[in-house]
Amino acid sequence: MARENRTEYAILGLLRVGPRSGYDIKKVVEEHLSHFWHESLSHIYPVLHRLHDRGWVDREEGVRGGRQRHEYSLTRDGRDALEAWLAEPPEPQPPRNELLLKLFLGRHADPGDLIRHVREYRDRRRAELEELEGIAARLEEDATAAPDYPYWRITVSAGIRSARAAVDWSDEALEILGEVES
Amino acid sequence: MARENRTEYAILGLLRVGPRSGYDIKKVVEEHLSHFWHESLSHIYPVLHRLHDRGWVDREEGVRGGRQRHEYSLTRDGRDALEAWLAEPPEPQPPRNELLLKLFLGRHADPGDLIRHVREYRDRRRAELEELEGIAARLEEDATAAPDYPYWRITVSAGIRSARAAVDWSDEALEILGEVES
DNA sequence: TGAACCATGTAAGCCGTTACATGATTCG
DNA sequence: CGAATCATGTAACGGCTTACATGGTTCA
Repeated sequence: MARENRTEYAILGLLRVGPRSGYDIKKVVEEHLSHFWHESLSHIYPVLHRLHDRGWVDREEGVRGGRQRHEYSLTRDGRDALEAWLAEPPEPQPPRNELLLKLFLGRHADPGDLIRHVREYRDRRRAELEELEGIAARLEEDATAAPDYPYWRITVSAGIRSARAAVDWSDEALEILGEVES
Repeated sequence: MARENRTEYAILGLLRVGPRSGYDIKKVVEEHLSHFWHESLSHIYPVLHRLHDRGWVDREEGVRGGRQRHEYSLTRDGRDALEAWLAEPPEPQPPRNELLLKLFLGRHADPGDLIRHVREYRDRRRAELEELEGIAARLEEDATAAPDYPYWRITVSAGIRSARAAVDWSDEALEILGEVES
């Protein structure tokens, strides 16, 4: 089952909650899944068409505020496909970490550049960490009763732990690189 | 500078150390970069040809043990290109974590399946952690004097911290999922 | 002698991105 | 009135994977 289109299942998953337009899907991904998932709008539309052709989603053409708007909803087949996918173990993604590659080849680079790369990375991950901690706090405050709560908590925790490890590692790397430079 | 071929620079980087064949490159990636990088052999060959056409590598056709063998080495231009790439900040990869997506949609999945997914993941990351700790120990033992030592140490540490965080998170997730199930 | 490894490649094709194209509405 | 947002798409194409193809060598 390699080489499958993960966008299809991400879309199916979001439609599982309720009917949405392509534009909506993009916004949900950005607002709620952004720390572990990404979709580009131009890819969502053709996938939605394909899903429709396959009978996994229904399409309702409509208008909202004078603008055209196509709302998609899961069909029975779509729900089955989603559930089958959920039951399958996710296949591990082959890693490709550009920062680590550059660091691995660090001897042939300018130490100052490497330090800059790591600092940028650390700042990004630190910002992410703070954002996630805010999300976690809000989740604890007003969503503990939601049926999705345990699942959301798990994904937020993954982000927090990953970001924290990244920040700590960056500090260590910066220390080592500082010694190299001097 | 988006949409660039990272395989090109990975190859350039490995050739920086010394001349190698495509097959060699694949083996080096597997043996030394596997916890943060991946290349497939079928992709290496055409990229090598392209690099050759561009004048970034030289190609020496030869034979080793009766088998044909093409050895590539960096040209001056290739070295310059590599160094320019190393100086550029790595662009952050848009995240796509399938396991987290499935967990996020966990309410619509079978809890037992999710537990199995996380366990598999944890086992994989735990094995990785142990392997990396072994590598770290060996590095400390017999490579502290190598010029590459600080850089290798940094990348190994990244792997260890990431794997450790992943294992810890998995345990937490398993606990939460256990409560959900019962 | 057959499996594992060494060694190089081509072809097909999917996934996803970037760039391009269009047009309405809202709001400062 | 212009920028931001809502809203939907197509075209081109690059990156990488999978499958396929070939053939020599080593070693149990």
